[in-house]
Amino acid sequence: MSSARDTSAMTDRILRTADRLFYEQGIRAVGVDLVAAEAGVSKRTLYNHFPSKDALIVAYLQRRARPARITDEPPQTQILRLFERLEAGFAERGFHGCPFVNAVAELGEPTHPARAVAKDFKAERRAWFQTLVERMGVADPRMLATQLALLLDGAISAALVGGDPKVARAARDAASLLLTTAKRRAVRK
Amino acid sequence: MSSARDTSAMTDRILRTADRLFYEQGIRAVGVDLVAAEAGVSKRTLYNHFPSKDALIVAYLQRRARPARITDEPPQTQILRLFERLEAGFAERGFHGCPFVNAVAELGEPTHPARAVAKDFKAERRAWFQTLVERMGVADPRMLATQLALLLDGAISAALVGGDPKVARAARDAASLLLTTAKRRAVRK
DNA sequence: CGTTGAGTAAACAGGTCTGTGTAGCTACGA
DNA sequence: TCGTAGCTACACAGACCTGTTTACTCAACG
Repeated sequence: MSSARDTSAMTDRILRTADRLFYEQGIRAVGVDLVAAEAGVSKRTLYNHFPSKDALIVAYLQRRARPARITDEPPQTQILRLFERLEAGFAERGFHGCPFVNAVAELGEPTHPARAVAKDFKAERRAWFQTLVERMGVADPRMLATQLALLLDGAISAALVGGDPKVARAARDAASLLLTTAKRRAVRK
Repeated sequence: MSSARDTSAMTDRILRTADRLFYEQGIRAVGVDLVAAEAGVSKRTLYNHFPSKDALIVAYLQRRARPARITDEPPQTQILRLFERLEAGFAERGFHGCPFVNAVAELGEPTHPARAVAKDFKAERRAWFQTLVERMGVADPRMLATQLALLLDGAISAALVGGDPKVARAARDAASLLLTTAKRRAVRK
């Protein structure tokens, strides 16, 4: 059972609060005091669970970096479904762009450990695309995976700045075109 | 002649300094004191030229928002050249992503005037794409322009986080494919 | 039943931030 | 030549930041 004193539950509560505040208001805009107060936790407790704000930032990004799953469905289905789900996400109240891009933008120092977390996540997602398009037998899966990742990141940026969730459809259609073209070439080869 | 007392020259010096610091280190990471010191100007003078840091931020973004030009060259040439020039820009030492996306990410408040500047710039660049693809007589110029803008924004984000300027080539190739496909359909119609 | 681990509240240290106030210097125009 | 606009230097107010310290409370466990 997880009692009120459960350490991991406390950590999770702090982390979920930090996630919401960091993501919606920006990492630098949110102080440690606010995170502790919103989590209903004393500042001392927060510092007992995370040695510094930087460590909290890294944990926040790591928590966001859950890898996507690969199923037995057709690759095109899985990829296009990702794009189709974007629009609803963009329309959510708390949507504020890509947390990894935002973190890199906010943290000027190139040595900040958060940058590595962001880079790894983007690489992992690109690998997810690549694994799927490899199953399609396309000519250049690395290139196609990169291009699909570009469309995804571009849609997120455009939705953040432009505020119109419908850009997701343009991204989906472009992805569909890229996939169809690559597939046709693969079949004909 | 522009003397040392020339007001507009002073404004420009402050603004160029703010541009470099805000862009490379982040808006929130750079204080007004630093901008004044690096510009070789007293803080009092800075505040005589810009009423607040927010005003300086807005001026910084407005200065970045120079509209792209349209020439008589073939639309495809102009568009692809934009993508081809990306790689060199990504490889520059000071490259730090899209200043407009970064600003929106850093400034949590949705009412900040910088957001409007960013939104206008993105809309203007999308319009640049649209004007060009309309000349090609494609079926859906609005959609195609949005998709090209997505590829551009995606490439910038990917280059920022991933640190590899070569993503520009993937973006260029995807743009080329979108353009070619749309053109073929336009010709056949 | 007492020790202990983990929490709370609140003050504090030392730094940085935006923005203002004060006092004096300097170059230019009438 | 004198006034003044615009600059400099510097101190300051007041807020906020990260991180620590102090003193206290409370529940679990041997």
